[in-house]
Amino acid sequence: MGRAPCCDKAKVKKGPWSPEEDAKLKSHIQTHGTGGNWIALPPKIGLQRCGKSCRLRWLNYLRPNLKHGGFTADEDNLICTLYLTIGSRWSVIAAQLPGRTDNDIKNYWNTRLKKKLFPKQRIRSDPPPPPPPLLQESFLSCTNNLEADFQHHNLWENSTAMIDLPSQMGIYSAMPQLHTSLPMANAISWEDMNNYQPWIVLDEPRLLPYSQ
DNA sequence: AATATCACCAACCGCACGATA
DNA sequence: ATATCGTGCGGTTGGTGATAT
Repeated sequence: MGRAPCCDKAKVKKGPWSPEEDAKLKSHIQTHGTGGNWIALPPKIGLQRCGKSCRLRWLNYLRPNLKHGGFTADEDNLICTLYLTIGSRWSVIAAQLPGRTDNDIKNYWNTRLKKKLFPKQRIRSDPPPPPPPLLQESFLSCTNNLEADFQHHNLWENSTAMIDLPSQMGIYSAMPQLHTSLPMANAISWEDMNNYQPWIVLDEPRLLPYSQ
């Protein structure tokens, strides 16, 4: 048996919120709170919206002290670092960035940071040198995330994908206080990373395929 | 100028989980 | 023990404006 829908989809409004709807929701929550029940909230205040939609609108746009856009370099670095450490746990990442929402961060990652972190694929004609042992060991913790992103971009299919590891590691060197909190922090120097050629080490460890 | 493509982002969807009846 | 409910989360979609052809 499937799960019952949270509301009658035929009777709720979808799409962008109007200023009037925003005002109703904001005013009610600021004076009465959510009442601990989002589903019951919309009919109570005369909104033809799903409770989940109200919750999202409040959390992402109406609640106080939210920041939109204008991500700083420090925020960029923190998001990238946390993503490489814990993966796409946006709510956890958002908790480290006051005033930012998980949705904002997720969008920002998907539209900008991912491209920055995973630059366009490259084709190499010569075999890369073997990676330093410490590097193999140190990057095991983040390789699952990287692998997932490669798969997401279908980079496995053409076997030409290599990742520009030094440019990724630059995000750490720009933020030493985060660097020290990472598991690999004591195992490898930033000079090593910056001198290192494009490689990515997988769980075995093994190397991504590259074109000959 | 018209059309196609890209980039951005607000919002929706479905699933998992914990609480509760 | 189990069904149901509300909530939170991450993935995805679709609308819109900007840019390229």
